[in-house]
Amino acid sequence: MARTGRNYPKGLARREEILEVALRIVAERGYNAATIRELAEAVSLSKTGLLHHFGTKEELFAEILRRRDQRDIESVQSVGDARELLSQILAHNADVPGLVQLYSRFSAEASDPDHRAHEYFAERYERNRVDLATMVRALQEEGHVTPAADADALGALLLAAMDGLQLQWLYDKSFDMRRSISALMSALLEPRDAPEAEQGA
Amino acid sequence: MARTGRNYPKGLARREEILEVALRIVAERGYNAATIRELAEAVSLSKTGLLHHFGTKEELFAEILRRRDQRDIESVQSVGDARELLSQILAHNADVPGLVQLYSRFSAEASDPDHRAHEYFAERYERNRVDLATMVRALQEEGHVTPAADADALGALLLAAMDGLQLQWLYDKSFDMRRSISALMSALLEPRDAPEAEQGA
DNA sequence: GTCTATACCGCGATAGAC
DNA sequence: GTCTATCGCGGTATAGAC
Repeated sequence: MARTGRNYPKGLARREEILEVALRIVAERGYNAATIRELAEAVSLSKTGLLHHFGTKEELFAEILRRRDQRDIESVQSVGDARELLSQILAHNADVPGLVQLYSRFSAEASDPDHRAHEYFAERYERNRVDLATMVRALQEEGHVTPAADADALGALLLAAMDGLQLQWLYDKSFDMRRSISALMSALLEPRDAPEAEQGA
Repeated sequence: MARTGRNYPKGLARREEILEVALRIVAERGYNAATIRELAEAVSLSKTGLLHHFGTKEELFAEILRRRDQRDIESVQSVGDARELLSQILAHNADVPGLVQLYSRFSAEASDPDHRAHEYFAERYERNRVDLATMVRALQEEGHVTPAADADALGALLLAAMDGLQLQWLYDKSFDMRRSISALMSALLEPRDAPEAEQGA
């Protein structure tokens, strides 16, 4: 049902418009305000008219998050320094509180095995854990992180820290997420490779 | 409205019964199934009959989480080793997936400033950050953690890691939360004080 | 104080007409 | 591809019985 019209110009344009408006509404009025009725009204459609394009509310939100991930992955390519990678993602996310709220709430809701987006997040977590563990291993091979460290466990920890810090930030926008992730990276990286370890960077 | 009858035996007994049943339903059938109608039926009350005791669904859940916090705080007193503290909390939580699910989803929902439990969580995060930072400072004074570390930033990080690891665990119950928190503690603690640092503990 | 009945609102989703 | 109509559900508010 969500597949309808993905190959027709009119339908594609509508989908883009809906995704854009949905994100704007979440950002401006919060996740709760982003109901099907509200979104439909904002793009001058009926409820069912909107559902025609995405099938369910969950698929619509999942599509928004998929695109964010895609953007993050692309931006990651341009970041050479592993130390700065997570910090830069947090910095970018701090500019789009609506997306952060959507991600945090949606990922918590979808922890229910019956949720339509459950598999999406389960796979996303698994994949990100592997990717981050790979990053830790690379740092180990380069001598920046002690070989004694458990790379897999630290990969999962980095992912957990990102999620947890963003949740705290949602409760207090003055909370400095980057400072905490920076303190963590300082602890992980060998002193000899990061002698002048500041937090604010 | 939620204050009613907190001093009368019958009302007190009902409140206890409701809290107990609510937790059981969340554990057995998930957060989504824990609706007012469902809970009321389980304790043989009408919807409004149940609401009489807690005023709103949010207050009921907040009360459950307040009690968990209280238990955690008390159990903390008996744990001397800071290294084992968070690991033990995770171990205990792994025995009550319903509570973890309730906490994760409820805390994400309440990130909305208009949510009834928003202030509760905002204060809880602030307090826990301070407490964990204090713990880090104590470790610094004892020489277990380098004085160069940012205690406040690490306090927030530890809290974030706890939340994030539990969310990942909700998606994959075979995920080892303690292994990640243990790897983090190994990185934070000076090698000379934790020479035989295993992960599985 | 404890509790029931009722009536209401907004939500997501579906069926079927156009 | 879009609409109207309708459904079931969760949460809330009020009146009033015991």
